[in-house]
Amino acid sequence: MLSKKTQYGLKALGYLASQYGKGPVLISEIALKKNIPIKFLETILLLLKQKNILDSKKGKGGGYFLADAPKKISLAIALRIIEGPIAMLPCVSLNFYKKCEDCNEKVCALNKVMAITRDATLKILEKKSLQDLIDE
Amino acid sequence: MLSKKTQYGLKALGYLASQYGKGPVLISEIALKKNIPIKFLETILLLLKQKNILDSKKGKGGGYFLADAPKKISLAIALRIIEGPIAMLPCVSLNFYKKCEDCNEKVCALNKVMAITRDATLKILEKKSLQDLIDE
DNA sequence: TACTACTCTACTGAATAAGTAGACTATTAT
DNA sequence: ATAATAGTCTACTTATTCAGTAGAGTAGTA
Repeated sequence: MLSKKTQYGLKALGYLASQYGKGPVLISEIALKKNIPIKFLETILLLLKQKNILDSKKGKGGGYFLADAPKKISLAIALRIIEGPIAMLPCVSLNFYKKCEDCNEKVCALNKVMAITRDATLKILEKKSLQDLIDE
Repeated sequence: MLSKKTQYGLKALGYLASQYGKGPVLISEIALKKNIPIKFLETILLLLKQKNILDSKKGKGGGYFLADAPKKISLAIALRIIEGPIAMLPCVSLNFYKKCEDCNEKVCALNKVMAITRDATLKILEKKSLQDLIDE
């Protein structure tokens, strides 16, 4: 299950996608519209900025905005930043790979099944973008 | 990511699948072959028994064994018992559904994307069985 | 009846999740 | 210049889950 942090992050990105091109959006506006605790949201947006998904402007008339067009940012990218690995096991993660102790991946059946699952998930999350997070 | 508990559980089920039809298997044997802390493994096997995936025999010559043929037990079933929900969000879980607060699912774009992801994952996990957890 | 092996309750330490508080810094409008 | 605004950053806190352990109890078998 995704953490609350990730849910909030994706909701916020969806809102920013819907406002793309309209200039900076206040944290407080995002928090209000998406029912997210504002201080918690701050830390999430800051993280996304540090990872170059978002950009911001300080001072009056400031706020956060997408660093690129919604279509250009995949959900896989966003998820990896906020939540971490997409795969179900470290030994099948592409971006957060970690070898299993005492387990030969060449022979491990669990590894094979989880790699297949990862591929199916990734196929979707890499195709879908922030554009797809805009509520109808 | 799956918890260690789930990893251990699936490994153990894979081993029991490989020994299916050969009578009860000692917890200590599973623990040894799969490098699982024995006391931790006990609790996992007990859970699986309570959920009717496993059966056991006490006393000398006792141990754990699959309650049904490996082919008959899907990974989706096993995962739901040990790990919990397969979906990424409660509001798209089929077996652990929980409504989002302040969020209309009819309109929520995140909900739609996650439902698609869930379907892709489930398509695999429901087709794969404990048979597929037997190491080559 | 002794031995074996599963059953169950209770506990522990460490890590992560979820969120809060408050000081600080940069920008803009007046 | 200087308020007022709005993001930045550090440092907590509290609760829950994770991962694992200890030990007594119960049931079945030779």
